[in-house]
Amino acid sequence: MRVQRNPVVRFAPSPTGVLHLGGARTALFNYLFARHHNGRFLLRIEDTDRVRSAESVTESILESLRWMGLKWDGDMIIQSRRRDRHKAFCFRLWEMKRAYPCFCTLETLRRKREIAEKNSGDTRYDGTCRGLEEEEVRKRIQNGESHVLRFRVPEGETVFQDRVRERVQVSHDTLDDFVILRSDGMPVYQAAVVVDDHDMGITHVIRGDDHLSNTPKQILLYQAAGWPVPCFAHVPMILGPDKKRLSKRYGATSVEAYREAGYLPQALVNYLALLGWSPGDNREIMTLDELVFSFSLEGITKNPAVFDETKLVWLNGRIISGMDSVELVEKAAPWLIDSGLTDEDFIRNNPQYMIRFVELLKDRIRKLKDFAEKGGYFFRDPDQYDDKACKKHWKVPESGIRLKTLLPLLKQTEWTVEALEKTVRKAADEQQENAGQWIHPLRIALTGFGVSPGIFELAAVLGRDSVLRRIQNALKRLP
RNA sequence: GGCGCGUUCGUCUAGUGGUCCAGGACGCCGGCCUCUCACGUCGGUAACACGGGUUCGACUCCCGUACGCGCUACCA
Repeated sequence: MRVQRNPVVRFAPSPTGVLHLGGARTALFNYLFARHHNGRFLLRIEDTDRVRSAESVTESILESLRWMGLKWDGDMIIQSRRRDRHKAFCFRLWEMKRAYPCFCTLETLRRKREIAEKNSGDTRYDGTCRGLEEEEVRKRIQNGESHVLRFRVPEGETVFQDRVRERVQVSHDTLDDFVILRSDGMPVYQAAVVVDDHDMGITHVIRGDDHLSNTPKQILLYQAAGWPVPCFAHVPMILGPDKKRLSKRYGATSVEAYREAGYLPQALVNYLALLGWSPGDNREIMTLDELVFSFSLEGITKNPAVFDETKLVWLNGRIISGMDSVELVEKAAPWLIDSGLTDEDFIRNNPQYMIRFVELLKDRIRKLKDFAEKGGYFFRDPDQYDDKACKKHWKVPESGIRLKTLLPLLKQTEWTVEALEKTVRKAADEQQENAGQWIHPLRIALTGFGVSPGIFELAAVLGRDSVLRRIQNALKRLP
C-alpha cells in the first residue's frame, strides 16, 4: 500500500504508569514508520485523567524513550493544557446538536448499569437525556445542575480500512451516546484524542489493539466535526506466558526494569520490533537503521504475541558480543562501579586492561550485569572457591603439587599467552599428564570458579604478580 | 451477555490456491571444536485449532464451532 509522502504520527502515552513493553513497542512502530517514510514522529502526553496522572511518571516515560533512541520531533504536547480547545470542540458539537447535556448522576447511572447487568446484560447508556426539551435543559443548567456532554450517535454503521486488520465494520446499534465532556469540564479521552490528532495533523494513528473498539466512536467525532479521518493501524497486544495481557505478575514489564536488568536498548528495540512484526525475510538481528529501512505496516501480524524473555536474552548476548569493546567498557562501567569491584579512576587509567577484560568476557555473557557478576576476578583475588569445581578438579593431592611445580616456572616465563600456554603444557607433558589436569586447578586458583575465559589469555591479562599471588593463596587453602 | 478482533512448531514468525510430506529464529536434544564455559559449526525435535463447504487442488477463500484477547467508565 502506498503511503502519502510525509506522514505524521504520534505516540500518546498516558502518565498513569511507567513505560511498559506494549507502549514501548507502539512507540517504536510509530517511530519506524515515521522515519521510514520521512515523516514526523510526535509525542503527546494524555493526562486528562487528572486523578491517576502523575508528573514524575511523565519524566520516566521520556527517559525510557530516550534510552531506546526514539527521538521525537518538535515539542511534546501536554493534553491537559489544551483543555479549552477540547471544551470548545465539545460545545461546538452541542451547538450543532451533535451532542447534548446529560444530567444523569453517576449514582443513577451506576444503579441502572447494575440492574442491566442482571437482566439484559446491555449496560449502555439508555438515552434518558437525549430528547430533553431545550427549555428544560436551560432551566436545569441555570439551577446549577451538574451535567456532562454526550455525543449523539447517529444511526447507521461505520466501516473503515484498518492497515493491519483490513476491513472493520461496526453497527451503531452497538454503540451508545458516550460522554465527551465531564461534569467538571475536563474532556474525555475520545474527544481529546480526536481534537489533538486533528490539530497536530496526524495522518496515521498507530496504536494498540485495545483501541480498536473505540475507533468507530472517534471516526464519528471526526465526521461530526467535518474533519478528514486519519488512517488507522491497530497493533496486536503483547501477552504474558499465560496468554493474558502482559502484567506485572509475570516479572518485569517496564522498559526501566529491563534497563536495570542489564539489557541493551538495541536488544530491546530489536526484540520488540520482531514481536508482532516481521521484515519478511529471515533476518533476526537488526540495527535501528535497518529496522527503519525495512519497516512497513504490512509486516505487522494480526495476532497477539507472547513475550519470550529467553529470546530477548539471546539477542542481548549476541549484540553484546558484536559490540565494539571500547563502547562496551563504557556500558559495563556502571555495573562494575555499583558492585564495588572497581572505580572510575581505575577504569579511566587502565583502558587497555578494561578492553582485554570485556573482550575475554563478551562472547560468554548475555547481560551487562554479567560483567560484574561473572568477571569479578579481573578486579580482586578470589576469596572463596566454587564447591563443585573444587570437588571435581581440586580435591586430589596432585593439584597442590602441580600448582607448586608451576610457581617457579611461571616466575620466569615470558608473560605472553603463547609462552604461558607452552610452559603449562610442557610441565604437564613432563609428568606425562593431561594438560587439563593442570589447567583446571589453575583456573580455580585464579578465578575461584570452574568456568572462565581461556586460562592463558586470562593469566596474560591478570599479570604475573596477580597470578603468582593467587596461586600462593590457593595453595594455602588446599586440603 | 452484546459487539469487535484473532487462532501455523513450547515461543516469535515465513507463507496471499499447486513450488509446503510447511521455511527461519529462540528453546530443547545430540555431534564437532576444546583447558572449562561461551562462541562457532553440523544435525535432530516440533505446528497449519476443529467441522463443514467452494475448487481439479486449500495453511491459504467462505460458513459454523471451540478457545483466547479486547471494548462495553464522567480510564486512557
